[in-house]
Amino acid sequence: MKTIKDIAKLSGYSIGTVSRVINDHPDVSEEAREKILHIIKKEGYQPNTNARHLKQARSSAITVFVKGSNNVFLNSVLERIQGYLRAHHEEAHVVFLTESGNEVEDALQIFKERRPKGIIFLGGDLHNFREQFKRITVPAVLVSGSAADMGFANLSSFCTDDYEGGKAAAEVLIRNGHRSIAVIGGFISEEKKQVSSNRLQGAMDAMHEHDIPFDLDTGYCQCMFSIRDGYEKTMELLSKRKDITAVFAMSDMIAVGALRAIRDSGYRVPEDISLIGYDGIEYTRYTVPRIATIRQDTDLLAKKSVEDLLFRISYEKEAVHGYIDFKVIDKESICRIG
Amino acid sequence: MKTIKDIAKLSGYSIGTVSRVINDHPDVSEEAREKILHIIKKEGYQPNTNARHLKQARSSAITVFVKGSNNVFLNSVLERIQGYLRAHHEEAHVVFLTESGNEVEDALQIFKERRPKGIIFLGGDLHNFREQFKRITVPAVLVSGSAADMGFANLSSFCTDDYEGGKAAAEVLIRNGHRSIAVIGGFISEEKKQVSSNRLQGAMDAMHEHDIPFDLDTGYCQCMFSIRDGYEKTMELLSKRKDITAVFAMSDMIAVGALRAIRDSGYRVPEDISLIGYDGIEYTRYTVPRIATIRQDTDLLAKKSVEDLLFRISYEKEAVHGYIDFKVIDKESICRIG
DNA sequence: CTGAAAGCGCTTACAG
DNA sequence: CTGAAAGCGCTTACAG
Repeated sequence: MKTIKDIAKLSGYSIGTVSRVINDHPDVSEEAREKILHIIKKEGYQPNTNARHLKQARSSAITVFVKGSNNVFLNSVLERIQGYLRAHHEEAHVVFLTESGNEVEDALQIFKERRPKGIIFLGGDLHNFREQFKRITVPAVLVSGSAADMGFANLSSFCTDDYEGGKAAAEVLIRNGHRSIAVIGGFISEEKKQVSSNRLQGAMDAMHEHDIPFDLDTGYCQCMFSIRDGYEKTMELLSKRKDITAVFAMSDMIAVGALRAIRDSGYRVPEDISLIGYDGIEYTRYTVPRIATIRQDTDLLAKKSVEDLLFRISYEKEAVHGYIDFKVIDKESICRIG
Repeated sequence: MKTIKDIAKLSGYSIGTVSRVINDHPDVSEEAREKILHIIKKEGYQPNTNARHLKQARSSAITVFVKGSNNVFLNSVLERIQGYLRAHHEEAHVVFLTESGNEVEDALQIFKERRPKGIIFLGGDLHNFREQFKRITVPAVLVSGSAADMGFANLSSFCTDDYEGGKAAAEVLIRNGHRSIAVIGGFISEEKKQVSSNRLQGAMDAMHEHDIPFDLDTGYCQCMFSIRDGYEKTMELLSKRKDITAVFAMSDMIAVGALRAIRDSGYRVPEDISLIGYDGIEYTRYTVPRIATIRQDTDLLAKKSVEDLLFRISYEKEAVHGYIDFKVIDKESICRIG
């Protein structure tokens, strides 16, 4: 492998000048720049990243933590984030965690070890952030979940307004005459403002406003954000509650499992039971029937997150918290009753 | 941030000894080891990875290239690879490429820049390997695709026997009386032995053995490995060929799109048209109807790949090429006719 | 078993 | 505009 020394020798300049050319410093003569650039290209020289980062005492990479490697929604945000980072010539380092892993603890480890210049969290448990995030000192962004209440100066967040999203989902069902609605979603902890808590609260408020009875114990089903668990929890639910006419699943993955479970329980979608999901992943457009959903704008989530992060890496600036609009996609999986 | 110097000072030993403790070298007294370990823990010291790698002139990371970030099959292999690497305390660096990107070119770039000690390719075009792989000098593994014929001493490969898999898929359809079969899959290039070419050849040979006519021009449909393209190409196909009674899709993603397309073309699955996919992704177990498929053993693919790679990183050894058994999953999407 | 020292490949004040 | 030199935080022969 060629090193900066070889390039210096070949070009007749010192390694200092070569370094300046590599890093686009202004104080280099046009002549030197051209000559050195030419040799770099000819020799296929690539600066050693480890050495660069060692000197700079930090890596130039941005680490992205993805909570749940099977989460299709987060994966599609990830794909776009990678695209935007690449467009800005930034290097991305992706780490996948299980849905139950502690992303902040892992981030801390990586932070100390690899010194990324910025961190993006795709999904995250606010509780973990409250406990440990303070030890992370580089700019970071939480996607899908609001960190507004935590007040970390270096943690921005972008997400859909989950309360309104949950409310909108329930309203679609209510508008179609449903009064016996079950909700399937994530873990509801004491920690308020979690994604699932917000969506549930929105749905409950919508039902309340329309005088629709809803009992948490029998009407809410806790579930992992996976197809399989969506299937199993829906099977259980339907075996107990024979009166259900509509299901709101807090993720499309859950909804896909629920769709099959409803059928395996002997019901038709939507004739017997209507179904609405959340996220707007591609699958929902190809199931039979297509699944109604609350579509999150993955592209905008990705774009805003990357832009904010890079901006804050370059300029000291306060973290911001933004809501990205969602869209109600009313599909074949919903049937008017009553 | 604490450095090795701080730990040396605090412990009363030299940085050399501290380094030996960190790297588990044998020549350290038990006393020194304990004392140093204790201080490292107490101070929360983390060695600087950049500095370590700089000295070692290579990174300790293993880079994984995933061709097609939306490819659910490759993602599930990736998930398991990450698990195995983690179990071996190896750091993984994941890079996603578009389906049409050149993974070897990107690998070359990363190889020169970050010096991974090993590379895993999830998916890959043999043509790219033939052209450029020779410049990569660390152990590597190609998953899903056989590199046996290329004879690179540092490139192992593990995959399903795609020829036999394709043949098995066609035979399921043939056994059920189908004689008018369409095949939908990837790009068929002059480069033989590609994944799609192999599956197609297997299917064609099966048909040939049973005297079933098959015309490449009208019977084979070229398609990206995505739901959307599976949908669109199947719509086109069915608008032209009214006689089709069975479809073999070379990936479950394609099959999922095809399932919806068949229905949107006015046919039922499986009463009018039978369908079989390839890969065995989770989703095929939850569609309506469930989709028959050739299930690849993602766990074993991941396990063998990681073990072989780590073995060859530690001991100079020739690359190996292995086939992993597949399993025919005969599901509701197939109907007996004739 | 331990320490002192060289050196990995870069960047960046500091001089000129 | 350019060069010589210090130093980033480690690892690893080399001596002892």
